[in-house]
Amino acid sequence: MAPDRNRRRIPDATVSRLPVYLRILGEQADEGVESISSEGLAELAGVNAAKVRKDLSYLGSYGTRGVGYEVAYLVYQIRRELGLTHDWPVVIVGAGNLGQALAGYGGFGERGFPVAGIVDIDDAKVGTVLGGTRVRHIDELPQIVATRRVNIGVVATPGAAAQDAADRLVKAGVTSILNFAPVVLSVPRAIEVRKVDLAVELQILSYHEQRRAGGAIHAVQNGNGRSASA
Amino acid sequence: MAPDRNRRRIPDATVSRLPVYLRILGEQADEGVESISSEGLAELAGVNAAKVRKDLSYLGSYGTRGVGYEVAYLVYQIRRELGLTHDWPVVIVGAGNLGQALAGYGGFGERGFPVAGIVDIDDAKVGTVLGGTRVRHIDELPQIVATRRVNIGVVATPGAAAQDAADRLVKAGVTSILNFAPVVLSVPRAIEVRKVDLAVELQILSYHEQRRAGGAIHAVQNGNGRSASA
DNA sequence: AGGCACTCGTGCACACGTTCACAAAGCCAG
DNA sequence: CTGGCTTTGTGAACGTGTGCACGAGTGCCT
Ligand SMILES: NC(=O)c1ccc[n+]([C@@H]2O[C@H](COP(=O)([O-])OP(=O)(O)OC[C@H]3O[C@@H](n4cnc5c(N)ncnc54)[C@H](O)[C@@H]3O)[C@@H](O)[C@H]2O)c1
Ligand SMILES: NC(=O)c1ccc[n+]([C@@H]2O[C@H](COP(=O)([O-])OP(=O)(O)OC[C@H]3O[C@@H](n4cnc5c(N)ncnc54)[C@H](O)[C@@H]3O)[C@@H](O)[C@H]2O)c1
Repeated sequence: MAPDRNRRRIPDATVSRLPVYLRILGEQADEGVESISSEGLAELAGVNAAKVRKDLSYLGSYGTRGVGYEVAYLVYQIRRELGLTHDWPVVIVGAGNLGQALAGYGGFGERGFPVAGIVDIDDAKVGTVLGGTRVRHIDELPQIVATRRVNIGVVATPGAAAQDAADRLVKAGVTSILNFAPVVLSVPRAIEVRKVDLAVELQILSYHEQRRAGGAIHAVQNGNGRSASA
Repeated sequence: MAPDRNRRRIPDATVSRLPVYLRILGEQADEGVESISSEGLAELAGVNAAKVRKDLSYLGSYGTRGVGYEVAYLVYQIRRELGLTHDWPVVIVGAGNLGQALAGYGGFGERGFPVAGIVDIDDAKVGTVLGGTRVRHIDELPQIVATRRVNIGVVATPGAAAQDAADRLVKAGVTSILNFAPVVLSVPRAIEVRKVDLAVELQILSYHEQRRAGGAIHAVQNGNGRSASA
């Protein structure tokens, strides 16, 4: 669209924080806040103010010195940068415990990721309705992806079936995958995969608990020194 | 226990990969594999072999040059380092869509994180049984945490209630929190918080999709050049 | 109009993480 | 016992991310 801008590459760390800023800015906008400083935003996001400024500077110079950032405009710019100016329909593979929770979760569509379809390999699941969407057979996946122009797939099958699910998604034309199965997926280089692994998160917490117990017990629970943490 | 060793601090990046190695090693052990090289493990984990060696070197020198690592022994060492030598009961706050999926998910207890209890503020939910556990009222949280010696809490309430849930968990004595609500929790410094945010993950994928579309269309789907990605 | 208070944008130094490259160490064959 | 092959463990170079510090704009008040 614009003549020249656009070949900036935004650091991964920044990309992962932009959605957080975006949500906070949206909340602020709802509360009628029109302008916010990097310090204010940093406080709400639980990060350093300099980091906020540097992150936002990758989008361009959209702040006003001495004043701060105009909330509505910043929301617009972040949304544009994240590609949230239009919806991204997603397809969910696996209609078990997790697939049902995801399908029944409204916040999905609200945030621009409507569920274009849910598929399962189990005929017993096919035909049931979850969150307003009927479960279809996995053989219909290519058709769903094609007709609904789906780019993002969600893998919510058991680990043993996750690679198969990913293969089918890729073959159907999906280019980004969100994987909930505790498995390292093997996909073509061009496909973007992100993994959400419950067990890993819990084990990281376990590590810190164990370490806490092992160290000297100067665990003086400082009950009010609060710190925001992402 | 041992006299001196133990005041090594393991880098965060390494801690977050150890659970992945652990799962893979477990699978290998089940298949009867007794020994594995850093290269083999790296392949399965989708990372660089040097990284595997450096990660494992933080645990000590448990490999044998010219041979590799003994799978069973390595499993033992990683489990010990992660504090997985005993169970860590968890308590889930919020018995909605997500809380139900978590409770109904067996892989939780299997991996050493049995569900010690689920609580909700809604009387309509209290008393129902999920995955073998009866939902109890949130006022019983302190008692559950105390009697079951729970250190880890899971927040699965709507965003608006997440801070309240976290406050109650902290007050009850929990020291680690896994937060599924799209909210930055404010907790005492001593409390470890990890966040799993669906919307953030999807928006990161969206960013890459958008970028893909914006760039020159040399998206020559190289259909076989496969790469494992965590 | 001038000065002042405020906040952005960014150069720089430092910390952390990744990858390469190679010596040291172990195994095995002859 | 020696030589050759394999694979670890780690120093060093490089890349990425973080946070400070401060110059440079901007708005407001007098
Ligand atoms: N439920 C949770 O809270 C939870 C938490 C963390 C991780 N996970 C992970 O999420 C995944 C799903 O968990 P779940 O509890 O929903 O499991 P589930 O067994 O309840 O559901 C899995 C569904 O996938 C379907 N399926 C199996 N093979 C398939 C295939 N090849 N193609 C399409 N569909 C297929 C099954 O028919 C079933 O309906 C698992 O990998 C699990 O480890 C789940
Ligand atoms: N369902 C999903 O797939 C999904 C996906 C991503 C994120 N999330 C997030 O997970 C959280 C839960 O989602 P959900 O779909 O289960 O919501 P839900 O509305 O189905 O369930 C929330 C539950 O929390 C209970 N609750 C409310 N306030 C409480 C309080 N103060 N103390 C204790 N319990 C309280 C409610 O009674 C309800 O049972 C939300 O923050 C949501 O954004 C859910």
